[in-house]
Amino acid sequence: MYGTFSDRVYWLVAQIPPGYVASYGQIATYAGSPGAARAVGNLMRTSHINSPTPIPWQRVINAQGKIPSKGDVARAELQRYLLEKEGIHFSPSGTVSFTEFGWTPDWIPWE
DNA sequence: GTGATGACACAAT
DNA sequence: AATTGTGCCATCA
Repeated sequence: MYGTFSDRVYWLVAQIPPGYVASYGQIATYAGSPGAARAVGNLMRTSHINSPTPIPWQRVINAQGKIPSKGDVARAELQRYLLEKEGIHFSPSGTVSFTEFGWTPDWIPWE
């Protein structure tokens, strides 16, 4: 069920409730591969294509609490819109407070 | 199997 | 505070 890294990542992201966010590093760590933040990024980028089920990819942002906009401004704007719609507040500089909106899983199936 | 790539993280400058 | 360099891990050609 959770055989691969991507399976675990998808599952974890799917657990994030509306109004909360998590960082790539966090997800990677919970998925069992600390430091695999980049891999998580790749998965989020292609999630809407590869994920068997829809996942709230917009709730995963970088460790700075910001939304990276590497050559894809449209996605970044959409993401911010979706998050604000869920009640997440962005500071004037465009960052999200993990202290307020940070999420941590209660338990993990494979642990 | 090898090398390149990427929504990143972290320490050093 | 802003940049730059280095490390890390999972894909994919």
